[in-house]
Amino acid sequence: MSQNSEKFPVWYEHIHTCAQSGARLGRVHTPHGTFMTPAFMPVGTQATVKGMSPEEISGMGAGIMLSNTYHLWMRPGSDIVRDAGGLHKFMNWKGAVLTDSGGFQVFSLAKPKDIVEEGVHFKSHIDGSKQFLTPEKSMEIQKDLGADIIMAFDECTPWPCEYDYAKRSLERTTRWLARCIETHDNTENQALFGIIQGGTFPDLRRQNAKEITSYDLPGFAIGGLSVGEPGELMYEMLDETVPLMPWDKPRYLMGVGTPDYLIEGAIRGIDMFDCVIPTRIGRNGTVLTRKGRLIVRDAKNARDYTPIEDNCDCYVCKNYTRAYIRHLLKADEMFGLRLCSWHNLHFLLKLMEEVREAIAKDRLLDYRNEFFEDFGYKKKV
RNA sequence: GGGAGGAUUCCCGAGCGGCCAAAGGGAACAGACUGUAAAUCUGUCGUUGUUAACUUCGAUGGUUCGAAUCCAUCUCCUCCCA
Repeated sequence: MSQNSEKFPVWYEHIHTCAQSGARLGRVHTPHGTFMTPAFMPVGTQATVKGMSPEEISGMGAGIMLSNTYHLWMRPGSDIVRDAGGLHKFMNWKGAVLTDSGGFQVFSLAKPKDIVEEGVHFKSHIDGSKQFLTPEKSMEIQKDLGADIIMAFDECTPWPCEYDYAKRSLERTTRWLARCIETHDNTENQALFGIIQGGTFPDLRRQNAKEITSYDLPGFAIGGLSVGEPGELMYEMLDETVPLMPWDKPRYLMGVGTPDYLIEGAIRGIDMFDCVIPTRIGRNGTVLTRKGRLIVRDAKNARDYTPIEDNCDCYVCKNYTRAYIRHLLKADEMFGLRLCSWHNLHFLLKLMEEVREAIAKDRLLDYRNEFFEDFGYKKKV
């Protein structure tokens, strides 16, 4: 049993290291249950994974989901969630919850001059009102929301980005982390994760990884990747960063991703991932398959009476055809959006299950090769 | 029987002498989507040899340098009065 089990409300239990790849098979314990890692976390920005019920999500095997500080702060207000008894009760989700700090959203709403040492000035996307988010405020809101894992308030450095900007940004993010730690007082129930930035610069990544992980926190995340840079560059950054992260704590790669990134991330020692891809592209009529993405909405599926995937055991593939789903999408029926989201979520959760199985059998590299070659995945996944 | 209005590219619909292959919707087709301002956004949407040419705005004929736009006749539709 890890010594972190007594120190933090969320802790990592290591089970096995893949002899072939070095990937980790583990278990993360939280006040709201345990989930196996590497894990994919569905995103439920506004206290709901768009279109899906909590039962459906957990039924697919998800043990943890994301929600968002910024969105719930703006609407309905973090006090309402707090008074409801926290996010878990509010949305009737039995598993673990992780809230993002709001930094990712706020930076997209702010102008460069509105980003100051104290925090970020920005305008609400809902009513245009002027708002100000600081590390302290983010911690207060996340305390109200009551997630098991809360994230430090950081700047997700964009790509491409000048070295100097990435450096200044990361230094500020590091100072903000100290303020988050200072403010965070619900340490018995909520685990604060620090976030490593550094753009696509190896030395900055290494430097920041050391700085951030010097704080005794229950977990760490890698942010600012998968923001448009080439995949190879992201892998390179992971190779620079992950080895510097503590072995006995969960490692979370934020905002990732697509099937190929999930597998490559796991190979490089990542335990947790999240991404809006399955639900977003699902709502927009695209599904993930073993042979790449399929735009179900396209005319070629009009008379295709086969499931999205022949060998898929998800609810959607067992019961509905491409032709039917395409019809629903073309007719703007909400069930079509649900079915696509459903299949995509199942696809990624199942993928992670297979990744974990491959780690247990010391064959994750083989699995990766099979996935890419045998199943026809090329570059675009 | 008399009077009025109208027929526009797949559909609806703007245009009322040149800047019109013809606004804007819709449909259709294709693409994008990576810590969700996303059931969103982008592109194509008469034909071809596509920085251009050709055919098109109910039909035919006419006026004009030039017509979807003006005139005449015809066909069909809608409405009002008998």
